[in-house]
Amino acid sequence: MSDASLWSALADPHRRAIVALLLERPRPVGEIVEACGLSQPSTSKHLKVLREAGLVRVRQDAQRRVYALDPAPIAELDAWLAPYRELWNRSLDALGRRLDETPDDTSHAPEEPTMKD
Amino acid sequence: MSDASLWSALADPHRRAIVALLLERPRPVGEIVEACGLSQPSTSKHLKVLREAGLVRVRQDAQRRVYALDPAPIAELDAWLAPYRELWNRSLDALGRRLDETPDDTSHAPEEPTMKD
DNA sequence: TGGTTATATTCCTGTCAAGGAATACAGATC
DNA sequence: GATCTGTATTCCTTGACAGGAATATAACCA
Repeated sequence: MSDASLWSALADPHRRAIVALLLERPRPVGEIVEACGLSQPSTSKHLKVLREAGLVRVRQDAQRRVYALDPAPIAELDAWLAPYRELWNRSLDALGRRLDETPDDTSHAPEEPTMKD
Repeated sequence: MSDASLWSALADPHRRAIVALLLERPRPVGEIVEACGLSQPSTSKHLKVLREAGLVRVRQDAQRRVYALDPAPIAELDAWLAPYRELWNRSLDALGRRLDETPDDTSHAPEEPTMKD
């Protein structure tokens, strides 16, 4: 469910920048506005998207709202990534010749040739 | 900046489905069309996006074009993820237990090729 | 209460991406 | 060359999203 919003939330470079800022430490909106060079409304809208994706959470501090990273969805991403990481490790193994078309890498791929049509 | 195109390429659920299909094995376009339930032109357009993001590569086989996953950009994603994974581990440590949510038993499988988000 | 600060929301507009239909293109076979 | 298959591309329409300006809301303070 949150998967779709998670990916699309992180698809925006500004939002990734915000997430990177929050990786260092939690920050109030004003600080994010200043650091990103976005307008305050725009920043608030991005923060809303990140909130709805579960990537950040808010703590109210007087009039300020301090945003902090919530790493749980990141773990989701990580889990999604896992099978691909394996493939990547295998292909690192089989490295040596990776020009754009090398049909002989099937000797290292465990399950390629079942391509009957 | 293949980074931007990488994220936006994966932001689309159909394209993630295609990528998941190609994780199993390389496939010609027709097979992807059938598996995803998209039209052929739409599928070709998605494949173009994935190609331009470096996520897939093509091998020509007679009239068919066989697409295969290229795991290198995935490694880029993984690198981006690394600092957050650290944060996640730290918070796991400090947390102990905050699992009132559904346990993510599907967390090790990539998305089903059937588009569900 | 009124004013000030900090943030969120609404309205509007331009841009961009997705999907469908039709078409173009490439390779194979005859 | 004619034609068939498989795939890519173009054109068009529609919907989603980003950003700016103005405004609303909430918390604090005098």
